[in-house]
Amino acid sequence: MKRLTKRELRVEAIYKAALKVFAAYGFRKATIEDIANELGVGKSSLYFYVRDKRELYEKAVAYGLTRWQDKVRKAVADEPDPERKFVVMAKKAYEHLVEDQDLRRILERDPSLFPLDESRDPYAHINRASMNMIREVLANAIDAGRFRSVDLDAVPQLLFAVYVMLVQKAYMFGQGPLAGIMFEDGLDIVLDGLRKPGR
Amino acid sequence: MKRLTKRELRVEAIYKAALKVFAAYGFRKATIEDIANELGVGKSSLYFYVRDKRELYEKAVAYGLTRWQDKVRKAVADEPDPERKFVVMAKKAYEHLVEDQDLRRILERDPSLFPLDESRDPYAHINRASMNMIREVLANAIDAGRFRSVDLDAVPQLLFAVYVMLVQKAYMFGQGPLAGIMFEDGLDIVLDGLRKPGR
DNA sequence: GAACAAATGATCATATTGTTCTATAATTCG
DNA sequence: CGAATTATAGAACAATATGATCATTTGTTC
Repeated sequence: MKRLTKRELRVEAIYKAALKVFAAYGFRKATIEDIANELGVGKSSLYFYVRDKRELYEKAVAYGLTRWQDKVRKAVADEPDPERKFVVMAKKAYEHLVEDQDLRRILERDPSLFPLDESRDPYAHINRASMNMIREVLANAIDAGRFRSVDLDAVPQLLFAVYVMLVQKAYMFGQGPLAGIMFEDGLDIVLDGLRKPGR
Repeated sequence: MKRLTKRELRVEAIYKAALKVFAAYGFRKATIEDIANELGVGKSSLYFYVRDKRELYEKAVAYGLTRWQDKVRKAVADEPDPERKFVVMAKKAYEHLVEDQDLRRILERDPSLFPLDESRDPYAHINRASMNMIREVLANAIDAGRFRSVDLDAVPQLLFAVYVMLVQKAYMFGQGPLAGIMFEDGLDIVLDGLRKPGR
């Protein structure tokens, strides 16, 4: 396992508290004091870690997104089969969001997290890394002759865009029991589209 | 059916919007402007209907509680059998809260809605009416020889208090599938306790 | 078209909130 | 230990948000 310094642990706790409060109230209604109270600390103390409210939000969200991404990346790395890598990637990404309700609610609330144009958003490198992961998984399965050859620039972007849209429109995470089924169905469709014919 | 004047319809719409916003944000974080926006109206317009924010809250909550109570009362009136009246009362009260998530969230948030002491709270007469309804249903079933004779002052208060506690502690409405089962079980226990032995 | 009902936008006082600053407390490290 | 650094607290302040008022306009009723 990885060793975290005291400082890193504290910063994590702060980001988690911030995510919880921002998820519950949204950026506007959430106050620095809410987050400070969540941590049992004076509000001025937070400015030791962060320049202002906006930066606290962005760093906390970046932390949440990175955790999500890391979890998926590790699961993908543990799976040897190229086609199953793709399935694992999709499933882990879904599973994590089901569990992490704070991150989920923030993604639902904040459409600017995945801007269509990449111009100067704070999460650009995280999103680019997600796209790269998708691209690598696809390339791997294509090399192995499992997926047909697709445009490795356009398709990862498309897949990512569809995924994000599902999250934001809350189709995926409605309270009904259809949520899981819809996800499985969608994954099947995408898999069929990618699979190399005649296998 | 009942005919409502334009004015009454407008007032209803305002209370519903208010309940929605207060339920989502709580009294403190909810603003008059939020509610006005929900209605697509300037915030000053609301002061035509209401003296201040607190009064808007109290009237909206009173409206929600009254609707809840009326629904239960009608269902009870439609059921002829004395013992089943009691069952219907409990079930309808439960059902309505499952459906009306705004009212439910407000009850969860605001413990002062059912003060243990009756001294000067705005909902005293509504709560008293609830207690009276319980008392009448009990008296009816006792007269018919279905329930054993119980203290008609203490028991309605107790039942009401238990019910309110369940709501506020959210035992009843947790997200798990146990919610409904727990309610049925609790109702059975109470029914057993009330039923006249030897029937 | 007079009389009333309803909504608006500007305005203002107050409360809330984000942020800064200085003083303490706690911890690290030589 | 004691100095240096890290972390927090609390007071203070400026900017903003918010609740509330009011004069005016728009819409409706009869």
